[in-house]
Formats: sequence, structure tokens, C-alpha cells
Amino acid sequence: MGISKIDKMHNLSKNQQIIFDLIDKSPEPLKAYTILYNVQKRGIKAPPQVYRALDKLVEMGKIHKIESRNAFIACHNSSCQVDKATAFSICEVCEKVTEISSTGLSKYLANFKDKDGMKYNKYNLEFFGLCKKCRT
Amino acid sequence: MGISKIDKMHNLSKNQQIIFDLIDKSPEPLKAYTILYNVQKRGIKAPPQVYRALDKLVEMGKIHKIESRNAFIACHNSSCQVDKATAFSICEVCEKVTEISSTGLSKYLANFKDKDGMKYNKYNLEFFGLCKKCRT
DNA sequence: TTATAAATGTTATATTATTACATAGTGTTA
DNA sequence: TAACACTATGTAATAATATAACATTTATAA
Repeated sequence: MGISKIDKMHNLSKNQQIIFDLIDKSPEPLKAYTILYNVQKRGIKAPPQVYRALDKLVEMGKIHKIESRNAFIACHNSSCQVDKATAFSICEVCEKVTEISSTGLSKYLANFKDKDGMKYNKYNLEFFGLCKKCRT
Repeated sequence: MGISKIDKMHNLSKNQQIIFDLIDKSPEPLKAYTILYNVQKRGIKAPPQVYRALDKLVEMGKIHKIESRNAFIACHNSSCQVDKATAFSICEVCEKVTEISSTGLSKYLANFKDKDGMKYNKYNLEFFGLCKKCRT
């Protein structure tokens, strides 16, 4: 029998679970060292433990890295099983980050071909602007 | 009279010019400390000098930062006067980076509205895959 | 159970980026 | 020109982000 790949995806190791829980609860992207400080009481003491868990969680698609901010947010797009196609909006004033899930956008980008007719297996898109709150 | 804003955009300061020239000549994205090592003979000795020039050049749109790689490439898209709308393809094997200039893509993204009908003033898109060479 | 892979613990270090403050150049305008 | 504001530079120190290397433990599968 054994567990299927899908089941396995939800089976986080101890450190992965601790770190995922923290990110998932957070209303904003968390940085690696912020995470470290917050999980030291739970036994995770050193950077490599944090970065290893982050790497795996990103691979699994459970979290995403906001590259322009070196920070991590939980994926709330249930269809994200892999780190493959990501889009975010980022408020340049309050730094609020929201994952964009637009079928139109993801279809457009997944099918985008460059001049040479090449398609890509993965992308990351970050939009910048003012969020509703900061716009007013 | 004085120089117009446009003219001024092409008037780089000494350090900016040295660093721009290096990046512009390079066939691949350069990292800040690689730049530092390469311009020390020209009198630029410390990180802040490099980062300050990089910041200005990015603002002007003369270079772009590849966020996922912490590296910088010259803009070869002549219409880029500002750091506003950027798209790149990145080969995951050889790390070759190419700026994408597709009217269709930039129009689509400039006009993209999220669920709340919000448009953004800026974006950065990074595609990942295999370049021609590495694909074969 | 034994081999294998995945995850962990730990120390040290590498890489990327900024703060803070002093000085010098450039353009503007009174 | 003198005074001012603004931009750029020089320099030392340090902060923030990330990885290497190696020993050990835990989980999984044959």
C-alpha cells in the first residue's frame, strides 16, 4: 500500500510543519530570520534548519518565496501542488502581498511563447502598486 | 537653458558609468560583489559605492535586477526609460538570461486587472526553462 | 532487518546589502 | 560670485540573507 504521492505532500516533517504553521498563520510574508527567531522556542536553533524546511515547502508548493522581498508566504491557492506558476501583487507602501489567482493570467503565461517560439515550464510574476487601503 | 530630464538620463556620474559599462559589456548577469572585484582597479573600493550606482541605474532603467538571481543586466530594450515593466527568460541549466520584449505580453500585463479591478504601475516577470542550447 | 533516502543538529562561513557619517562636486539662484 | 541645495563619493563598520560541511537520527521501502 504505502502512501501516495498526494498523501505524502501533506505529510510534513516536524520542522517543516512548525515552519509552515508559522507562515500560514502570518498575515504577511515572513523572512527567514524572523522565522528562526520565532521557532527557537520549538527547538529549531540554526539557519540551515530553517532554510532546509523552506526549500522543501517551496518545492511542494506549500509556500512561495516573494523574490523581491526575500520573504515567504503560504500558498492559499489550493491547486498549487508545485512551485511552478506564481503571481503576486505587492503594495509598495504597506508591503501587503496577495497571491493572484486568475485563470486568464495563468493561461496566458503558461502559453506564452517568446520570439523563438519557446515555452517555459515555470514563471514568477510580481506586480507592484498601491493596495486599496494605501490608495485612498 | 540647463539639461532636460531626458538628457540627464543619459548623463551618468563617474561611478555609474564605470559600473554600467561593465554590466553592459557582460554577456551574463553580474552580481554586486563580482562587479566590486572588477572595478576596484578603477577606484571603486567598497560595497556602498557599487550598490548606490546600481540603485540609480535601476531607477533610470539602464539596468535591471534579476530578483531570483540577485544579479544585474543591462537593458537592451531602448524604450525602457524607467524600471517599470520587465520580463526575462532564465535558463535553469546554464543560467543564461534574456530580456523579453513582447508587445503582446507587455500590453497584457500593463492592462491586467486583479479581482478588485485594480491595475498596477509596475511588474517584474521571470520565466524559467531551458534555453535552446541546453534543450538539445 | 537491512539498506536507502530523507530529515535533523551543529558549527562555521560565505554572500548580499545597509547604516552612518564625513567630504567633495554640481547646478541654481540670489 | 557667494550661498544654498542637491547629488554623488569615500570609508569603516555591521546587518541581513544564505550555504557548506559533516555527524547523527529518523523514516521508508525492499
